[in-house]
Amino acid sequence: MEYVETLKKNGYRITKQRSEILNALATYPLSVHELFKILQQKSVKIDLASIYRSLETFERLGLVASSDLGEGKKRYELLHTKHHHHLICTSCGGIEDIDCADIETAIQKIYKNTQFKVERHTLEFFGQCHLCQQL
Amino acid sequence: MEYVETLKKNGYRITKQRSEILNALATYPLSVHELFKILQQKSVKIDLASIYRSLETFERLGLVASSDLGEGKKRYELLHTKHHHHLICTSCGGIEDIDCADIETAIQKIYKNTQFKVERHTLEFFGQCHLCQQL
DNA sequence: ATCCCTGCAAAGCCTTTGCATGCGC
DNA sequence: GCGCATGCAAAGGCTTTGCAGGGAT
Repeated sequence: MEYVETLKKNGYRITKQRSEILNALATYPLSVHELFKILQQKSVKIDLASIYRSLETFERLGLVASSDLGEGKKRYELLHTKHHHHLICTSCGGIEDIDCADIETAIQKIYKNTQFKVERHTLEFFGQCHLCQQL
Repeated sequence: MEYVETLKKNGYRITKQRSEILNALATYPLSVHELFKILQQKSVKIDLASIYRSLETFERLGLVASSDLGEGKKRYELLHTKHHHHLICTSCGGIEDIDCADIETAIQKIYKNTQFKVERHTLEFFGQCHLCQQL
C-alpha cells in the first residue's frame, strides 16, 4: 500500500479505480485492454480513458513502467521489483522476468536457467546525446 | 543492389516504389510517414498502404528490420550492417547505432565513445519458451 | 467547497484490408 | 496475358482530448 503515500504526497487522489488498476497490475504486465476486461469482470465501473490517464500518472510518479513489446500497444507493470527485462514467447505470448545482466552471456544463461530459447532481442538506450547535454 | 536478387529469387517484383523505399532507407531509420514525405518530395507517386505492404514484405525477406522505439509507431532500417542497437536522444530524437555488446560495460563505453548519457534502456528477448518448444 | 478524477463521446494517429486498375515479368 | 503490386477508399485498433458531472480531500 506504499503507493497511497506516493499519490497523496504528490497531490493525487486515491480512488476506487486507481486502487483496482494497481491491484490488477500486481501479478503480470498488462495491456490497457486486458486491464479493462479484468476490472469489468470485477464489476468495477471504469472507462478506457480513465485507465490511460491513470497509467500516465502512475508512470510519471515511477509507480509503473511501460514497455513496448512490438505488439502495437504498450504493456504496464508495477515497479515493485528491481530493474529487469522480459522473455516474450513468440508462440504463447507468455512473459517472464529476467535480471538485467550481460547480453551475450545472458542469452546462454537464460537457456540454462529457463530453457527459453532466445531467437532475437531488441535493446534500446534512451538518454541525452552529446549536443543536447549542452543546451 | 543486392536486394534486386533477393526479391526476384523469392518471386517478388521490382517496382519504382519499392526501389525508392529501399533507397530512402539507406541512410537512416525512418517511420512510415517520414518515408511517405520523402518519396512525395521526390515526386514518387505512392500510397501509405503500399509502403506498409512493401515494408512487411521486406521485413519477411530480411532486407529490413523494424524497431519499436516507444514512439507509438515503428521505424524501419536497412539490414546491410551487422546486428546492432540504437541510442535515441530524448531531447532531439536523434538515432545513433551501436554494436551489440555487454550492457553494463556498454553503457560506460557508450559515454566514453559518444558522450551519449544513457538514462534508461529497454531490452526484450523474443523466442520460444520451454513449453512451446515441445509442441 | 474546491478541484481533481471520472465517464461519455468524439476525434486523432497508425495500420490494415477490399477491390478494381495497372504494371512487371 | 498472368498475377502480383498499386492507388484509392474505408475501416479497424490503440490512444488522446473536451466537457460536464461526481467524488476525494
